[in-house]
Amino acid sequence: MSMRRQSEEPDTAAQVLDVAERLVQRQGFNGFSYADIAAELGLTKAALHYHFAGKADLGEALVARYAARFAVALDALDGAGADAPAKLEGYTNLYLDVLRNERMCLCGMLAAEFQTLPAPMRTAVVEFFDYNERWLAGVLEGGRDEGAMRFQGPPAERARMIVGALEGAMLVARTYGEVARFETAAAQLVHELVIRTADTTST
Amino acid sequence: MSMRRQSEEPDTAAQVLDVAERLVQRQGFNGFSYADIAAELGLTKAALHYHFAGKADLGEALVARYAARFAVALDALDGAGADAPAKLEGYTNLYLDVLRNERMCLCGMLAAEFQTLPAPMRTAVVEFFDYNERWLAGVLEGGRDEGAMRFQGPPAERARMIVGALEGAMLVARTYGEVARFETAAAQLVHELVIRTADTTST
DNA sequence: GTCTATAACGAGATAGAC
DNA sequence: GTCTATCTCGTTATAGAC
Repeated sequence: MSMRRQSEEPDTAAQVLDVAERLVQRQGFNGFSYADIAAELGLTKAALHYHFAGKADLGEALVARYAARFAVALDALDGAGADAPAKLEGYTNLYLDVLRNERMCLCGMLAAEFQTLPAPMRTAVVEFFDYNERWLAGVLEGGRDEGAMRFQGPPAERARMIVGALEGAMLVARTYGEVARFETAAAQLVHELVIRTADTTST
Repeated sequence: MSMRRQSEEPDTAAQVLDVAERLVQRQGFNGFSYADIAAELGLTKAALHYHFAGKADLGEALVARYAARFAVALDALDGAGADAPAKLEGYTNLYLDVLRNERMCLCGMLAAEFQTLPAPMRTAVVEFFDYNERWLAGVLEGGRDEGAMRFQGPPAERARMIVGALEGAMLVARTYGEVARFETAAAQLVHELVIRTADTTST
């Protein structure tokens, strides 16, 4: 059921989200306009308002889709049957992929603009961080139990520190246009708590 | 020479910078307008343009003053004759003071909006990070030499990671309105490399 | 130094035709 | 779904009086 069209599906709403997402991640929610999206897609502003009544609605949809995609990626890491250190590295690679596209984490960007965001967007941003921290805390706890990781304090606090550190590393690395800045920072955060055995990891 | 007025000095330019600084740190450079500042100071927008011809000029002055103030604070930490761990703690306290005022680091905020900033502001923001990283790298190197700190890799890389981590911790903590989130993150970053002896530090 | 007045533009948004 | 046309408001900025 419903496997229409082999190709060329317009799906304007999704295209709008794609363009808007990139604009927010690069310039911020207050740094782009409906006119920017319309121009890029060859539409009018009015057409955008058909799909997303207001900028606030667009923003909500943006965070929801981003969070959902992140959740899928984290599930994939869980499902791969990898050990805790591999999951942690996979997690940092999610951030790395974003940065390689010359973007900031969507929710990291929105965190900066937090005070100017409509309430529903604020809620969604906080939930994104909550979700990430919970997932990562689980990984850290598992890693500690497996004897593959060592760190002081509760897993939840360590998870919070790491999430914040990765967001900040992206933020600063982007101003230099140097992905390597993020990579060395992430490597330090990982190596700080992963117990190195024979060390089969790639450099 | 020039010690006029015991009190009540208008010094409008400085007042404008004060208000603008707070607005940028809370709402971003793209999140406030001349009208906001004018309203708060009981002036007109035109009066602001007399002191700062355009928003770009205001932005440059903002970063310059902020960086200068930070430089003074770091000099003070150096001059106090404290050891490396104390300097590091003093450094994290600079960030903590900002966060307690419900603000983001000015340059961390501008880093998020980097792509939309005029070139002179971009340059100044990068220089702020350069300066911070150099100073902190010096502290870390000194701490290692003193035998008070232990960490892997070059001090410069460690310094970069810490600066980014503190910026990110502020960014996220602010969305929760929980200063404690920053404090526990900063404590982890410090404890990770400070060699604890008798441990005279306060909790 | 600060004001009034206004220009010039871009933003988010809506009505109604196609 | 997308368009044209329009509205209203906010934004940066300037000219010129006081």
